[in-house]
Amino acid sequence: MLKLKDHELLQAETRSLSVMDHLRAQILSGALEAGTHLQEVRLSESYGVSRTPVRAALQGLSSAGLLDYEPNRGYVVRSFSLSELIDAYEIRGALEGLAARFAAERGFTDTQQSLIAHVLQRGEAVFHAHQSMNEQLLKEVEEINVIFHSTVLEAADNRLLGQSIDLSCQVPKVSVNNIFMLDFADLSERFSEHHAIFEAILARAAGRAETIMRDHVASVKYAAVRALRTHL
Amino acid sequence: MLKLKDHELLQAETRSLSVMDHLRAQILSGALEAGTHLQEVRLSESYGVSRTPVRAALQGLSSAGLLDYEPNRGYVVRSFSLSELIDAYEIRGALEGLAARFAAERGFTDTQQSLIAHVLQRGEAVFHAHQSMNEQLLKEVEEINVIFHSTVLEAADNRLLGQSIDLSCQVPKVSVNNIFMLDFADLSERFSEHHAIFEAILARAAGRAETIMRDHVASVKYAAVRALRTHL
DNA sequence: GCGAATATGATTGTATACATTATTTGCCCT
DNA sequence: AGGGCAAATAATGTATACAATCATATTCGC
Repeated sequence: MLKLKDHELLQAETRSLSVMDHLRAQILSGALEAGTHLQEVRLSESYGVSRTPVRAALQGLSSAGLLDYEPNRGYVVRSFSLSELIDAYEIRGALEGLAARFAAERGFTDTQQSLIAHVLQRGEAVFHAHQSMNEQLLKEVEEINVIFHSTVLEAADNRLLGQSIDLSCQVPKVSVNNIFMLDFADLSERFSEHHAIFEAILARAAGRAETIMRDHVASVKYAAVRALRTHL
Repeated sequence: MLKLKDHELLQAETRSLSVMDHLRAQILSGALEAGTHLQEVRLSESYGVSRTPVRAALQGLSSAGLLDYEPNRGYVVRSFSLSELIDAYEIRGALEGLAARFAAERGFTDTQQSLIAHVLQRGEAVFHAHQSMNEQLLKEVEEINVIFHSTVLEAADNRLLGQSIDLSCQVPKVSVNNIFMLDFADLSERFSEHHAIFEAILARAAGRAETIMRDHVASVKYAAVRALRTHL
């Protein structure tokens, strides 16, 4: 049985949000196993809050697709099959492809363009500094990766798209920052694709930007599947 | 000011779900204008329930993207610009395209195949019976349309995909059953595309199925944009 | 001994009272 | 008269008590 006592909540604007954030992290990290029945009183006791914010958190996570809900029966941590995980990458690829397309059609703002140019340059430096896999390199590249994708999404300028991508990123191991499973060669290759995407968007080549981005995510998918197949 | 008294709730499994269903319908139908601040006490009084189920409903609709939420400030009916609406079609197209791809890769079950074959045949009959736009024809085709798309989605067999498509369908006027804006020629043409999609899936031609489906939704988009441009 | 109906416990759904935060109003001061 | 502070008002956030539903165990009938 899982120990849930003495959780410390990073204080968000409300207790509901704090609990939600913590529970989400627990689920995505795998600390809460799939199939676990989350009981309101239990959680409220361990978090030291009443059932009300707990219920709110559970509802939110259920809407986000991380929990299954049945009326009068409560919430259960959802399980994701390997095929669902692979599909999630496919979906994220299609959506991020669309984001690249929109970005190309609409163009970057000056700040967005210089931000991406900056992180790509920073990436070059990092890859030259470290010639093999490395704790610090991974962390650096992870940050660069997040900034790149989120800036493209920002340039796409569409909330629904961001929301949809969020959904697919909340599938365990599909998130943008889950690149730990790539080896050095993969990482370097995936990074170089960012350059191609950036240039396609700058050239306002919408179709090309979409295709490259979609393939880019697909490449990460292949690496992830390889890693999961051997790791499990 | 909007009159909200004496709502009748179709009873769902819980009051929360009833309120959510009703509010969703009100928003999608446009009865609740964008920008409207939804106050909990007000709603609870008009629905004759306490604030608790109202809050639950508001949270759910917020997660679904229909309401904007800010802590300690409440919920506001979200507004959709024309460009967001157009993008939503694009997103739905990409996702439904993916659904067609998955369906082609995985194949129909016998019941799914015969169900679609049946509704397509039924559609043929309907189009032969009515040679022009018509109340009954519209209703019939609408039902056929919903069955077709939901069955393809079912064959795609992926919850995340369904969830994502749901998201884009909850943008006002983007839903699968919003085909009222098409004229007879459009309707007939769009319907014939269903045949092509069906055959591509049966032939297990994943790429072709995806392309046709995406174009199919794009065609609806063009018609919708035309209608909205002239209608507004 | 087996099955169905029922009683009991546990869990979720709802109502309501209270706490906290935001907004508004009006007063005071400059 | 205008700006800013402060009290009052109204909204949301939270806690808790109660009601309804579900799961389990027990008993009664056959």
